[in-house]
Amino acid sequence: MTEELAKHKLIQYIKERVPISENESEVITSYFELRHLPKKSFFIQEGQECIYHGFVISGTLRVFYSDPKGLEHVLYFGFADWWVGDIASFNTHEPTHINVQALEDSWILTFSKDGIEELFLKVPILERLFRIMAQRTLSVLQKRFFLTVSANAHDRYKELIERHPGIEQLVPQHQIASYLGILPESLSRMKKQLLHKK
Amino acid sequence: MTEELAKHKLIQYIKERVPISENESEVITSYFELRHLPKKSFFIQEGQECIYHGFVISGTLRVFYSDPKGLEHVLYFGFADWWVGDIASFNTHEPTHINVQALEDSWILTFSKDGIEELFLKVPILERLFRIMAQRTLSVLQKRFFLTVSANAHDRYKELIERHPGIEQLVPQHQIASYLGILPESLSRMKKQLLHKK
DNA sequence: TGAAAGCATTGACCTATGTCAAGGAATATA
DNA sequence: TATATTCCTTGACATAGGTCAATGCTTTCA
Repeated sequence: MTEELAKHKLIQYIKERVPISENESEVITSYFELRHLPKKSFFIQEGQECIYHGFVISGTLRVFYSDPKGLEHVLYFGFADWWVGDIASFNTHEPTHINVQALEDSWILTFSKDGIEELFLKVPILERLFRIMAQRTLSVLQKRFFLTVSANAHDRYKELIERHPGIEQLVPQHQIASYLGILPESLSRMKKQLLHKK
Repeated sequence: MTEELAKHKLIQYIKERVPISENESEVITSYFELRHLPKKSFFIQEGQECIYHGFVISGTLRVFYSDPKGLEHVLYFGFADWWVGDIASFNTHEPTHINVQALEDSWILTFSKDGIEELFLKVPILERLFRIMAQRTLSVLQKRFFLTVSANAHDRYKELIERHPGIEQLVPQHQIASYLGILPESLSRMKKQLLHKK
């Protein structure tokens, strides 16, 4: 992975969403830094102040929360073209409660809190991009929330598989259980039941 | 409630968040309309395309989702200074899945999809306001999600009461149960247990 | 290549919360 | 003020998913 290729991917992503000039592209990329995340390494860890945000170029990350009992709850998996970070901590400067970890060797482009504020002044249309992104993310999370409170684990599993075919090849099963909000034992039993029903 | 007072409240709200000129205030308020919602009436109903958004001036609303079994799940209660609407449907033009209903006589200021897009061009700093609002909402929903998946109904109830003292005087108990993701029977039993433990 | 660590599966049992049904209290409406 | 709704409580029972423990299968890495 080269810096140049990564930045090209970022600009592609942005150009599909808001119009920017060649000059603005230059300015934008100057605020991003390429970072390699070896498998199992953390981009963000709970307890830290989260002053960086990342745009996934390649690889797979998991974004999760460790509850007081020590159980981990996956909020989402980050693949190419996704953003990872904690907006809450990013804005309030308080320590974050989430973790972002690479499930395999990954590459991300990062920007800092101070950087993006400066960049918003230089390229104001990014304010629009980030509004739209936040609103999209909000819609997605709202849907996830409603599914979590209204459907059982069985149906949530089917929904995930349909929405994301092939995810079982990318992510270990206990991480999928964590995403679904159940224990690995329960997922294992569920899959057995599904086989018998067919 | 007068139109003038309502619009004054809106401008106050905005001025606490981003700088705007007197002239911009005028422009902004011209895009909003005051609307009275009698108790039990709906501002938004599932199945409709959701082209309006509302800013609550007074009263109490509930924002909820009806699942396929017919159970209702409250996403949040809207009090003064809150926004109500469905960003997903607002953006995609698809029919919304949520409902917004007045729990008591309420007043809201509404704006339309087309209106806000025009307004963003005239007062670009609103783009920033809406980005910040969307990001805040996202943080709040993320926290609610993690609480829902990691704490039992008992602890979720205590968290709600602490975060929102007096809510039990404002909202009927079965609505609170719906917010917590349990049935009214379960909440009733829980409260009995809490009394015995003291 | 072989030990260690991590992962998936299975079993027996447990618990929080749902389900269904009934009666009583509170609130709204005529 | 009477009556109809809606809301709250309680009971008996059901069930999805959690808990704990054991076993074998992979993957990792020295």
